[in-house]
Amino acid sequence: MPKVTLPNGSILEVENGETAKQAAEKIGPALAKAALAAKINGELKDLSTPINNDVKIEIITPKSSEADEIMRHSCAHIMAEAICKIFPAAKLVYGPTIENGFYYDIDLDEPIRPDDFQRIENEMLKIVKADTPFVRTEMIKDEALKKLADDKYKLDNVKNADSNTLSFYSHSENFEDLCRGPHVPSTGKIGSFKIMSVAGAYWHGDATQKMLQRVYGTCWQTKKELDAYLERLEEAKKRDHRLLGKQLDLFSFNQAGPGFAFIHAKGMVIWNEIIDFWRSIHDKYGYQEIRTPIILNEELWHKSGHWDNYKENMYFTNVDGNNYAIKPMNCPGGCLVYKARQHSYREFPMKVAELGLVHRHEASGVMHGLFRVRQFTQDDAHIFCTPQQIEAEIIGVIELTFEIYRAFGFEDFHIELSTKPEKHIGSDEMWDTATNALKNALKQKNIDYNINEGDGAFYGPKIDFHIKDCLGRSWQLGTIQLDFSMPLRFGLVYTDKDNIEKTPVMIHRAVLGSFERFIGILIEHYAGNMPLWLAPQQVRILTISEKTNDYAKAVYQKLKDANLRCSVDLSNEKINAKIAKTHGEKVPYMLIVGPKEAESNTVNVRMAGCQKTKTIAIDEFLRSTENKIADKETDLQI
RNA sequence: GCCAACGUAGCUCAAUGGUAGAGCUCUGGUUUUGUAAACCAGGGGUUGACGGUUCGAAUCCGUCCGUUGGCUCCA
Repeated sequence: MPKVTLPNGSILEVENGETAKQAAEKIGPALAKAALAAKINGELKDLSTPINNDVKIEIITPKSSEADEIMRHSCAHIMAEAICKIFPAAKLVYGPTIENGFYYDIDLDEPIRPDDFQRIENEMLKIVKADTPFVRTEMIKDEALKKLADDKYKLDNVKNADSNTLSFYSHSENFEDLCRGPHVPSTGKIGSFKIMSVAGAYWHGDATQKMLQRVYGTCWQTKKELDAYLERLEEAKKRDHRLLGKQLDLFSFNQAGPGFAFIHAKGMVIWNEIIDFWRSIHDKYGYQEIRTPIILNEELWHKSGHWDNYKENMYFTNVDGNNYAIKPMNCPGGCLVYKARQHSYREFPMKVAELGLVHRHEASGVMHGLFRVRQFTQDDAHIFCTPQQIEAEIIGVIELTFEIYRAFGFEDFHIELSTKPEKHIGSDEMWDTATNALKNALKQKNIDYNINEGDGAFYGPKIDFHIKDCLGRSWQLGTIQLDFSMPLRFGLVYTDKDNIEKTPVMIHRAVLGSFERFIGILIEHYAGNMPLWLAPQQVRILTISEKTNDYAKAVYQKLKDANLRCSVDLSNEKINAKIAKTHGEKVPYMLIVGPKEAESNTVNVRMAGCQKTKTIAIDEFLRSTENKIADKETDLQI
């Protein structure tokens, strides 16, 4: 009799061939009722899996961390059946689970529209109500190939499977799908679900292949969890920088220039504050700053390799009969500045920063607020150094990067290392050396990272810093790219100790990546409530009535003299209206002044996000804000 | 670039083939206000653009532009 070891270490004996479900029944009827699947020797299996040997078993219930994924996968099958029933011409391709849900790729010429979601959901409900069992059938690869001979997509899936035994799952007479499993025991075990959206998706993620229809859904154990998830999405949407940018008058877009942001006066305040901070940090780390032209002769871009590798993304123009390009990157200009005079090893490492405005012609469908634009300002820098200095310099950049991110309250980001792409310049040996240098630096700093094979820049491997937006989409901020090629192409040299001219190594790096994107991420990170040092308006003075206008003006002048960004609301409104309006503009401090305050030379301070007010002397308020701004404090409490 | 949806006043949204409307914002006035929106009046539109169907189009059809959600691509 097989011995079954349970998670608590106890041993259960079962008859040979008894299923995981039967084992669960022996443990307890409540457990058996809740059971969705079983983890047998660490592998997730169906409850119907027979037990023939001594095994370790853990019964998966809705409370288990693995439960959602199994249920969502089963839900994808149920949705697939519902879609096939409504659209008999639908051919199923691939239906995995994803974070918070699942999708199914479907080949169908007739478009599935949002209007169809309700009908699909209704069909799904019928399937769930029928509570029919998920039945697994196994066969060897050859058999499966024969069975699926006229199904191009499933055949492809079988060919890509690494196991020689394949399985099919059926949960009703008319539906069967190739699938590894496991699944919940029956369709009734599905919780609350909702079809979210439909979008095009290329087969195999390859733009040359047919575009399929990808239907996205979400599924949760209970209605309550589903509602909470939908509520979370709604809340996240309120943080969307595109919405807040409009509401707070920070920036806008116009049909006149798709992908080109118009930064408004209030947005510019944030922009300039970031630049001031950025400059001070770069000065501390020994950087110089330069500025190079936006339009440069096309010849330069042939030399740099951009013509061959980046032409599709570049804008071109013609000046006096000569061809010019709008720069998509700052490096060639930086190389020309380097070449403007001779250099010695004594200058190295030479760190040259540039807030460079670059233009990249992105595909129309990828534009996204400030996160993906066609014109942006990179906080670029190029470090020229000797091969021996590479690792230390990369470590230096990582330290600088973390110092800047922390100042903005970012702790949660992930790092990726990208290696040699198909389209590249430079020898394999160069690429190996460069990639190893990056790996060593990360190892020395004890930093976890993912590897993106073949995702590097055409001139060298790179480390990227990524962060997530309010809806969980990941965006790249900083990047460190090693480059042995560009200095060669531009004939950059330095004179070494031995009086021989040698080629320097060039490290490209950006910390914020793009000012536009970074400001967008800041808006979402703070939900529009900028910390005091970044807030476009730091203080607004609100009068109770006209009677205190003069006092309010005097307070305003005092704050202005202290370099606070402030305004005064003398409008003919009630104080409640003034507060509500100022609140909507997310101004950190409101100073309310009426006869009481005017008499005692004080202000009544109302802090954003706090109903309680505090009456203090003007000088005390100034001292407090001065400190908070200097320390980049996010807590407004005085 | 590809698939789908959407585009009405500065903003958020109504109007399903028959006179384009509301709230907020804005302007003028009344009120002189004590902690999240007082009252009255007024201004504001070639309904994204162009073409078509129709006696008549915001509404139906076509093309283009833009936006949104994805895919491919990328900071």
